[in-house]
Amino acid sequence: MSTETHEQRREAQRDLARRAILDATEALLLDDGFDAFSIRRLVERCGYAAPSIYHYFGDKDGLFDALIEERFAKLTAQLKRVPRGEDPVLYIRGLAMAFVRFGLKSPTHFRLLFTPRAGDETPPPSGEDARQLLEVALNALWETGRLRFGDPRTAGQALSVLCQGLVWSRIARPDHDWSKTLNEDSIDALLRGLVAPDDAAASGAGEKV
Amino acid sequence: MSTETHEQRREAQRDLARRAILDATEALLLDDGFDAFSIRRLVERCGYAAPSIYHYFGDKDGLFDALIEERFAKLTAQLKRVPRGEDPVLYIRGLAMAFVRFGLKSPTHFRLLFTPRAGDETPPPSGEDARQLLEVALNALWETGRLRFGDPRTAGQALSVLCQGLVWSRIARPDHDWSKTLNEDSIDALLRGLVAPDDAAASGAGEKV
DNA sequence: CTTGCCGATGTAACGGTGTTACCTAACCTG
DNA sequence: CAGGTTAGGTAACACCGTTACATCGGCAAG
Repeated sequence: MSTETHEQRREAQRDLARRAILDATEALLLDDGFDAFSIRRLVERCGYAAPSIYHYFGDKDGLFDALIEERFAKLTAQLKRVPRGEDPVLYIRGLAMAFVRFGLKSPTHFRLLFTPRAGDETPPPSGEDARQLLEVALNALWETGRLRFGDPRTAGQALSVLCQGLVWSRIARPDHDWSKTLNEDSIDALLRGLVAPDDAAASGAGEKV
Repeated sequence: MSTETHEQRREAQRDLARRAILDATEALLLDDGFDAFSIRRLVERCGYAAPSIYHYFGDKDGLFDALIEERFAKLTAQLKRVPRGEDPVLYIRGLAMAFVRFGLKSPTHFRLLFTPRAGDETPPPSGEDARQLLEVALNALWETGRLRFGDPRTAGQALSVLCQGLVWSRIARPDHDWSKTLNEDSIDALLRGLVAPDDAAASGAGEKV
């Protein structure tokens, strides 16, 4: 009994330390940018010594993974706040725009989430939730029969690829003279190409190839 | 006179050293990947000592920049080999596909060319040639009046953004279960959305709003 | 109460990185 | 032949991620 409360207390302490380290990581990342980050500067900032960080996160990548997990959760939350509405196309458009907004608002986070991991295997973090959101939206659209593809998965990948491209390109060349309407226009164009116009919906509604 | 030939000889020597270093850089990059690259391993491999590299290229970034310049030239050459044909839409499609093929064939190079530069200013290398190729193609399309946008620049950016997204996404998640037809399908979809169908060409041909 | 264990933390080091201060040797120019 | 410019090497600096090792703390069992 006293055992358990003690275990709990220790766990609380653990979480506290992890939180402090993660917060310092995030702050340092946002203040000085992705490339300026280093464990040693983190150590200076968070008060803990280096081995503590390795104790809790095992690795620099492990540390980043923990942060990535949190940020992906935030992204998913942000996407879930997009109103579903009636028109699945508009909903999908909303999701795409929200994703791009997220990426452009904090490029540092975006880079953290979407840079190719080095040589290590750990395939995806839990960014799957966000992806799944888009997937169900496209399945809904598919149900209406207005999708011009054999499968909604391809359409979803096309859209998410475009969105990632939008963010990446702007991060890579922030000073380029980007079209002001690029986000809306490109997403709308792709959607126009993916989705049959409304009046054609009825004709294609049943025949799933 | 003997002066000049000597200057030439020295320059030749210079170029020889630069070539050797650049070749070793490229080989090391291709053999061991982007993340495993280091000046010291390059030094081991190319025979020259570290200061020589700094003498010739000033910087690790300078070294990469020199390589980038060359690879961009190669990319542009590859794009120029795309047959122009009669239909500007098909030509543009060909350009896009060629770009994606280039990126997927050697992800290491693609990463070298398109990763966001660190904090340094040097905005773009000479990747402009490739971009310009797409630009003129879209201007040609614009001339036909089939473009659905106010300006061809936006359309070009949309397309290049999609292509970069295609490559980036696959590099970032090579093991993901990507749709086999994603490249063609997404490019075609975007083009469908950008371009009015052929029969509508005449009606919009003159009014460049 | 003592002994022992285990987890949290710190000190100091190891090997690797980009970079540079300094020296040397070669070469053309005067 | 003297002198400056240049290519090249040796050795160091400062930083990086990481880890052996020591220390201290608190709880459990004896």
